[in-house]
Amino acid sequence: MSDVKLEDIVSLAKRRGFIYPGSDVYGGLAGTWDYGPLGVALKRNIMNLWWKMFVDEADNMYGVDAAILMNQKVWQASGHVDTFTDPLVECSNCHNRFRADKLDNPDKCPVCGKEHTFGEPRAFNMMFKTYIGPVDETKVAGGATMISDLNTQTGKADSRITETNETVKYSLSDDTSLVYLRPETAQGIFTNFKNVVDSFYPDLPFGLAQQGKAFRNEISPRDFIFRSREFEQMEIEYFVHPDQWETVFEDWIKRVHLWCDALGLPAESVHELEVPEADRAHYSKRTVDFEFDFPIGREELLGLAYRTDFDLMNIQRASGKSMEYRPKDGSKPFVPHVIEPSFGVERALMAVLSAAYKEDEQNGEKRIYLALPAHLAPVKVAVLPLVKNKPELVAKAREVYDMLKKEIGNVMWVDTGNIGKNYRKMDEIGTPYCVTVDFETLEGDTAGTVTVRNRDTTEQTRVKIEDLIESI
RNA sequence: GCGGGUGUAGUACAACGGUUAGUAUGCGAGUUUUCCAAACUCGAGACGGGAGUUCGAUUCUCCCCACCCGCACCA
Repeated sequence: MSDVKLEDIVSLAKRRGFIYPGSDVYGGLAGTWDYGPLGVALKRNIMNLWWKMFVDEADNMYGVDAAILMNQKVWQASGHVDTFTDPLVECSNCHNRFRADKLDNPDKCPVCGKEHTFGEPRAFNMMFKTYIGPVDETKVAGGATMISDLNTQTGKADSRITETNETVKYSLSDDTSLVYLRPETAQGIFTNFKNVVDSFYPDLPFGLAQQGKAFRNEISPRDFIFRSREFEQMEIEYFVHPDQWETVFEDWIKRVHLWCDALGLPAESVHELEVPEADRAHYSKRTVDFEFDFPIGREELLGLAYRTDFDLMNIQRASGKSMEYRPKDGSKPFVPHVIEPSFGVERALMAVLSAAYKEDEQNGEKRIYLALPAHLAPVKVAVLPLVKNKPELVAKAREVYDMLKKEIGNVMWVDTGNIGKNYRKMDEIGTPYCVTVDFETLEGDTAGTVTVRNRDTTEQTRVKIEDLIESI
């Protein structure tokens, strides 16, 4: 358990422009979070680092980017539709849940035997729905409530309008169909397996990587960005010969640890959890969860699962198309098996913030700083004039700023308040280096030098302007 | 979804059935300032929404909305 309090991180995130509650001006929307200037920079740095490590610098790894809206058949084949569209009622006495349409006596609980303990039936489906095609709006006008269900026979959305207590049945236009926002990005990779193999001919083993949004209608999103209704995943499906999976799995465990190191997460805060069979998805023969000591406790940071050929076989069955891979050496074709490392962007971000959040004392006052790895920091260098009412000093600082901005990019100009205040401000957003232009920069033996302040130690060193880039 | 709690400025708090809703901090501008949240001046900024009671509601009542905490859920 981390000794950082989540509320401190939430407060800092909002105060300094990292992360805000979604739809904040209207009172919020549970389960959604918006990213401000610094948050988006940090998040992108994390995502770019991931892409660099797992795609650009890795062998046999390629990217894909599938659409968020996908054919319903994807979710029927994957099992998401069947498992999660049932109308369920819950017994208020024993809390068991039942299919409302399968009960012999709709007023009596078959487990505890109590009567009239059921609430309204609810569809326990975590997928968000929307429509493709025209919906006849005149039919739903007048404040009526439209309830739509998936008709798995026709693949169309059957809808009915409820007005007062009457139910009116009607059909949507023929080219209207219900679609889901993807609840995971993985299926977007599996559905493109055949396309990639046919058009790109990668050698097996190879991996397909994807980053993108996924949506789950969580009953109760909690714990800041840890569990939200809209979130971003970074997933890899690594395709292997079935005989290879065990060694490849072990290899991926090592690669995941390298990733955690690159995020600056202390090794002692990252834990492998061998998921026992009873808790694994039915298709998985091995799953290792990587947990992190978050402020909310030890929770899952990312998962590594051996999914066998479950997904490709489902697609093969549902689409009628072969998912076999034909080795170039002419050996026997086979449907590859899959190792899936699955990363949550927000969880990585929350882990990074938790690990980086530090407090210490400066002159008897509390100092808060984010000890972010320099390659993740939203602002890498800040340039500050020591005082702002000496034009020649400000002009020189501006010169240094322009030079660094051109070379490094994420450089910030800071000249409000006084120098100490600005250092504290930069500490809070995790800027690793502050470059200060002072009077010694302008004249004497020290002309052409500036001070570089280290965020973590607050120590300063004096360096020549031309050596600045190498020293940070 | 159930139970409980809470909604006043970016944040943390205050007050009040009745003039212009106050304080701190933060924020912006300026003066000043030769290295770690100094000082001074000025400025912007809030009663979640809707009904009701009342001469009058930010305050009381009800409804809605949102958030928080527990439980449950988490393929």
